Amino acid sequence: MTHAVIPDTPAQFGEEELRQAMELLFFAYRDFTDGPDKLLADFGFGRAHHRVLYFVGRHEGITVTELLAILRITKQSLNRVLGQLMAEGFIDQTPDADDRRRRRHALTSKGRDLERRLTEGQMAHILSAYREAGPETIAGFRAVLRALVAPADRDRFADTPSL
Amino acid sequence: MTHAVIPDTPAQFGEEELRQAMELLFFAYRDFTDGPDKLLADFGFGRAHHRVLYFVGRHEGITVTELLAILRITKQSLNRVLGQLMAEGFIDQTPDADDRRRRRHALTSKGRDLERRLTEGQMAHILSAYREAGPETIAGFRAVLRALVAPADRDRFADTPSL
DNA sequence: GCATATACGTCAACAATACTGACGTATTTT
DNA sequence: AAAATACGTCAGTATTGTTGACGTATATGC
Repeated sequence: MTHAVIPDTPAQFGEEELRQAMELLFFAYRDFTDGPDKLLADFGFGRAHHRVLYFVGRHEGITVTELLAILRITKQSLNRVLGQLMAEGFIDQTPDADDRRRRRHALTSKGRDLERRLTEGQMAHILSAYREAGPETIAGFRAVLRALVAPADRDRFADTPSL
Repeated sequence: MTHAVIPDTPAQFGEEELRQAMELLFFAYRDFTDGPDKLLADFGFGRAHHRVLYFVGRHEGITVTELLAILRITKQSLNRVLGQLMAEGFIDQTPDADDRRRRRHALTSKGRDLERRLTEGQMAHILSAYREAGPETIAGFRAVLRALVAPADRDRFADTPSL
């Protein structure tokens, strides 16, 4: 007796299904990102600033090299926005104690305020989708998205053991 | 006997879970989109061209207004890329039979070729994630992403009835 | 038939975000 | 002492997006 529940659809993802998945990513991302824009505009910032603010807040003490690995942009691009955020007092920088070439970054309280205001709307958006889709869908959501992420960054997310 | 399997976590999505969901979207989208860039560069095109090519291919006969609603960009932005794609013979345009103000767009065979080459890599990426995550995760993936999409565009995707 | 609305195109100026390439400095490692 | 690493910066460019203002063709409502 094979106990498994016909798990396979034996290579059976057709083009239509794959295109729908691509479009879901496109539309979901489009609608996920268009929230904070108005608030950002008040500060003369854009999405790039939000990303930096977010990841500095998320990983206190993060270095430039680590930010570059996450954002996958050039040092010059990062430096423009990071420089502005520091110049305007949203982020500060201190040399690492052990290796003074490295600079550790953290949000100031002003930075934390802005980060929170920006992120709140997006969290509400996710929460509403979670509620609407139902709790039993979340493991699948996480599992597929995690598998879409390059291996180097997967460890950021717990492996969903099963369903 | 309550037959349900403790479905609820009664409003119990903490900030950590929501932040992970946001980051999953960020990383997954980052890695989903960075495929076709080299090929596009060979033609002097960018991602905007890919999106137009994609949706014209997907919805043969699509009008400018419909494209604008999907892409959520300005007419001027769209026209730049759409104009290039038409000028270089990837898309063609014919007036609608009933309402000659509308222009219906379709891929030429040259356009179909390029669209396919661009999309193939992305479909392979999704397929590999589907395989890795397992077939039982797909309904959840679709349900949450669909709930993230603005109501106006949800009808593009079949409602996943349950799990 | 005439006024109005719709669909599309276009000119011009500008801003955000990314890129390449070349250098320079401070610090750590070998 | 030499080489590698971490970070910053100057200069030039491309893509993709924006606002605002007009113009034309076609369709619709009265």
